[in-house]
Amino acid sequence: MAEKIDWSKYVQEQDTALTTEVEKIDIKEEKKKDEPNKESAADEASPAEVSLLTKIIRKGLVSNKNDLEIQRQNPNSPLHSVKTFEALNLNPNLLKGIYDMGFNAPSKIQETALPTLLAVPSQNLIAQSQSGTGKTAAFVLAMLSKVDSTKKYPQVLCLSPTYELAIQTGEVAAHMAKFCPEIEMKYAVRGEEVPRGSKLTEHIIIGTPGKVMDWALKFRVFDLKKIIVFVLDEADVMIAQQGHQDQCIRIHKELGPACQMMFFSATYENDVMEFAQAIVKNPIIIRLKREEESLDNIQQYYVMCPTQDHKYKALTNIYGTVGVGQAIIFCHTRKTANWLAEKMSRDGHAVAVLTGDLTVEQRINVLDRFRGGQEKVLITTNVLSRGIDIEQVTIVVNFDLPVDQNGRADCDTYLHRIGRTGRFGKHGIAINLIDSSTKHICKSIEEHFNRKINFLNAEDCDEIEKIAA
DNA sequence: AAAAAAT
Repeated sequence: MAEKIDWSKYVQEQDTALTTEVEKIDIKEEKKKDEPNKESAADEASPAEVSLLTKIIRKGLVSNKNDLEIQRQNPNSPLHSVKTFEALNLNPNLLKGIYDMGFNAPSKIQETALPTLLAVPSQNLIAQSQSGTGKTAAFVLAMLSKVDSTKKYPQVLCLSPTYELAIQTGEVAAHMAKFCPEIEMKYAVRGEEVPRGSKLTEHIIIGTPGKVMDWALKFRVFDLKKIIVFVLDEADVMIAQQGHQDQCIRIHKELGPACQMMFFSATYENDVMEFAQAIVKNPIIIRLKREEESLDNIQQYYVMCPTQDHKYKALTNIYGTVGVGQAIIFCHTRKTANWLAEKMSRDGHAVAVLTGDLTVEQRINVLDRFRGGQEKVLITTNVLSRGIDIEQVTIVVNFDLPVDQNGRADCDTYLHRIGRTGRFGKHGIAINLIDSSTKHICKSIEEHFNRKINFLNAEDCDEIEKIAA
């Protein structure tokens, strides 16, 4: 993720890659072959043009007045905020769904983002807001409002980086649409199948990149050109992370020129934001300043653990203090996660483990059990670092600190991980287990966010309990 | 290193 993106080069590479792919697939549909490609090629600004445009915007239109930093590229576009959901003129059944979810008034990001998301004519948005501040509900509301349920084909596409997050977003959408039974949804994730040659009739597709690409570009069970709203959740990781980037950009490039883009994340590295601006036309941008990125309601600690045994001991002490809450423990590898889970289970601690080497059935099972409180502790990898919303999680433990391929601190992943607690203003605790070789990583995370990470003695259970209380 | 697509 920390890799520099040479996106100008990337955009060109994608062009040729896409062309060959389309030709291969469309071999029998000769007549259509040339048109769409010509269109998109002519439509696309050259990298130099985009770069220039981006620079102008960044120089000229940054406002520092509010704690949300908003860049306005199109002077005619609406940029006001709403204090109530009523002010949005929603379908009454949708409004009913929102209140049924327990929302009373829009959160800060919802106040600012919703007028833009619902604007007519449609307006692109790149938004940043801290974890647990209501981004999902914001774009789900927009997704549901923009659908024309009389048209029986997919019009809204939402991409998530993981299976779990796609399902969670779908569940939020299902709840919000509780009184709008005419709106239909389809998951495009592992384990879902569509008969070959058939066409999807659902209005909304929520999925992960691989399956969406399969369905849209290989089997053609729906038409990306007919998508009017494209949501990219965890957008920074989707456009910048090796493995997701390729698939997402490919899908993105097949969308029609009028498709509304909604990009959301809690983090955007500078060059990732630049890339996002290069692929989203005339966006309204909501961006946080560095000092606002981290949440003050999450207290951060580190524990010195000279050996793996010390780490384990510290963890069992923490385990004893979880109380009514729940804890998520992050490991760097699946192997460590599985090893740790097995060791804790053998020692009589009830723990759940979730990694990418489980089947999708197992994954949903484990998460459902944890959501239901069947286990107090969940051991996992970065698969659950982003987006997962479980209110009862009071403690996040980094058994291993998040690092990038070069072994340097992965500050964005750190922020996302600790953001699994402290949802919607609640208190949360993050505990980092470190040794002399990883202390500098902890230090650079501390400096990056300018937020104190305090020393904690893991033997002092009273201390931990006091914090947890 | 992990994730996402089946194979």
